[in-house]
Amino acid sequence: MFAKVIIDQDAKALDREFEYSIPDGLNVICGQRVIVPFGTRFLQGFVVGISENCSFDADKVKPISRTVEDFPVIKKEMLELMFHMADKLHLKLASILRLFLPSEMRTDSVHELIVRFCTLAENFEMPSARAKKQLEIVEFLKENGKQKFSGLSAKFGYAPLSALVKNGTVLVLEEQQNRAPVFDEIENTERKLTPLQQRAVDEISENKTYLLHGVTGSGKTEVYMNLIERQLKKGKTALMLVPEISLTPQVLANFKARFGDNVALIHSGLSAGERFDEWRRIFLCQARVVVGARSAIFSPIEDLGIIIIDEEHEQSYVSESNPRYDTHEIALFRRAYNNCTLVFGSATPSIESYAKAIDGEYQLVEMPVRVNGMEMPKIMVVDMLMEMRQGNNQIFSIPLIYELKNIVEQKKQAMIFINRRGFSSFQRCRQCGYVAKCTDCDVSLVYHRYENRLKCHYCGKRYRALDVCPSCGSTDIKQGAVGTERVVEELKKLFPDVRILRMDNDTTSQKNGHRKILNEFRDAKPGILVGTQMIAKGHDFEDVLLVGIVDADQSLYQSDYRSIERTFQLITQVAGRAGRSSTQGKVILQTYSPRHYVYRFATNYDYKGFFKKEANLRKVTKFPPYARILRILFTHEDEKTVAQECKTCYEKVKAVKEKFTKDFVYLDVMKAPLNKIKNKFRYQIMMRFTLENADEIEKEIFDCVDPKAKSSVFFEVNPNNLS
DNA sequence: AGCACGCCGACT
DNA sequence: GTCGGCGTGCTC
Repeated sequence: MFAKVIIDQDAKALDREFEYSIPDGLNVICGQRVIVPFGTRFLQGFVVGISENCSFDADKVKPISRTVEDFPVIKKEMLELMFHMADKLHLKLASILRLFLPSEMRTDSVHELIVRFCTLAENFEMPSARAKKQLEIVEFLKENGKQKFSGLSAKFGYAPLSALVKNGTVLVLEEQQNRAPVFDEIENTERKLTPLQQRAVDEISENKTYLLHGVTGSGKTEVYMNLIERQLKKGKTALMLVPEISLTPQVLANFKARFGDNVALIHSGLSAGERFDEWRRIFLCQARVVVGARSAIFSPIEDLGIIIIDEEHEQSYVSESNPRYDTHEIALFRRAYNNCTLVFGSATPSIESYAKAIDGEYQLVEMPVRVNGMEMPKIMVVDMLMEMRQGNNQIFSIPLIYELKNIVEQKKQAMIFINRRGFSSFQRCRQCGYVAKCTDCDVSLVYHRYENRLKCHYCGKRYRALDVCPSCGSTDIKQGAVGTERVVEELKKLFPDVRILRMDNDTTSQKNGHRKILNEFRDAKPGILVGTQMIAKGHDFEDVLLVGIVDADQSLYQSDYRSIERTFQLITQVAGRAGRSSTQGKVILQTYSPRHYVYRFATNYDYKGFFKKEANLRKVTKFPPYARILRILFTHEDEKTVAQECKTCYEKVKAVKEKFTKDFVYLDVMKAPLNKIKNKFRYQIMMRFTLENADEIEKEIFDCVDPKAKSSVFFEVNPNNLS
């Protein structure tokens, strides 16, 4: 018998199956991890197929050395998912498999499960005095004894070492390292539903895909819990995903309280060991409910009865680095495989999902009113151009300051939303226009006043702040658009006695940073919480009666096609923080384009109206979901190499365009908007085509990339972010 | 990704 | 003869 094996190495050249013979007496099944001889080394691999015969040269086939565990770590469903993802997303097989396992199961040490050691032979001859390196090696071995082969060859060079091995001075011995994880032996907070919630639960009754559109505060979580319970009663399991930032301790505690030991939680706060333990509980079917962030979609859970994706529109469901994938797609695959129910839930569904619901591809379930019957907070739009004309050049408008004063007097709370961390977006010299940029990335640096540093938000590199322009020597340096730090500073000037807290990536990076800030805010009355997106999620504070959106346009001016949709979602989300109790809250929204339709719909909480307008616009201009955008990104340290390889690919893509000329809306090659990140140059091919032949076109485009290209190549379908 | 192998130039 | 550097090609 023979096995098809995928070598666990993330290299383009190894991204295929290798065939091995299965030695007699060794029981090997699909999905098992094995150790195989590969070239001169022994590597870990995954068995993805077993067959009677072998398509490779019979005398060149090597036998599998051994298995790592005696059961398959990759279950059948996940194997199929791997092939599906490789085919659809053009990802490397090994990198997909790595998504399915906790990192403990593939630490660095796994590479060398069989390690070669070197020792001196008993009666060896000293190398000639000329062979300096060889002498060094012998000396080193004399003094330090047994050494790893790889270590020695790295230290002294491969050539002299292999010379010594050849003439018998140095002996090589192989030792097996065993680090297979040890597996254990296999072995309520209910609330009454409102009629509206009950109706939603009743409607979601089949093995189909649903879009649950429920306004903020409509009690979707309770619906989810009921749906999960129903599946558990049927003996099935459940998988529920929430965005990473809403995986707060309270949310987790709720699930624990309701489902007890049945729940496995997977989130970034877990230590490596904890994560592994949770994974194992799921694998062994000891946990029947999985709650987690994006990556939990790959949990090895069996008998799935329902998959729930809450806040379906969240960007964080799309992985934007390394193996790029969209959780929606994976969920759809698993739904089909398990023939189970899938629920996408949101107060502001993505245009894509809502369009599918309208088309009948998803079943639409609506929850149009809040549980407590409260109205949504009033949103007041403030025209910042007007403010300027009236002589107010401050960050805050007169109405916002007025409302803040009210809050302070009443000893209540406010949240100020500004989606940019740091102090200001950049520093620019007024004399010559110089803007500080990162040396490794093609982006301008952000000024952080607290540290008095310039920081690159892409690679994290720090620089000294500018007081003198390095280009012309002028000291006239201008601050760019405001960030959280700046807002806090201005607020402190206005309200010196009020507790003002800041919550963003910089203040929450330490352990429990989130909780500390939120706890502190809870007791701060009056108090103001300034923050980025983070403050928009999930935490309900009764006394927050005012939300200020400092610069609503910010997300609007990003050049990708989803920016308007994102702005709508953000406003609705942030507004939902105000007036969670009996008093109706207020929202002040500052903008330079008050007439933009997004604000008209958002202030009326008119999702359907917004959808119609936005969907129509995309239909007319041929953008997703009514067309497909495909971007091929090339990256490499050497700019000439990337540019060349990208160009070559582009020529081939042009040929495809000729073939499908009526489908293509757009095609071009260019430097990526961020030409350099972490010292790697970036070039891209962008194209847009209609849906009719989209899958076929995509297949042909995949073949345009030379598999031998040195650059790393990434395919992105309908990318969120075009940097 | 590693690693073997081969070729070249430098130094002895 | 010895060593280091680097490019190329292969791994079932």
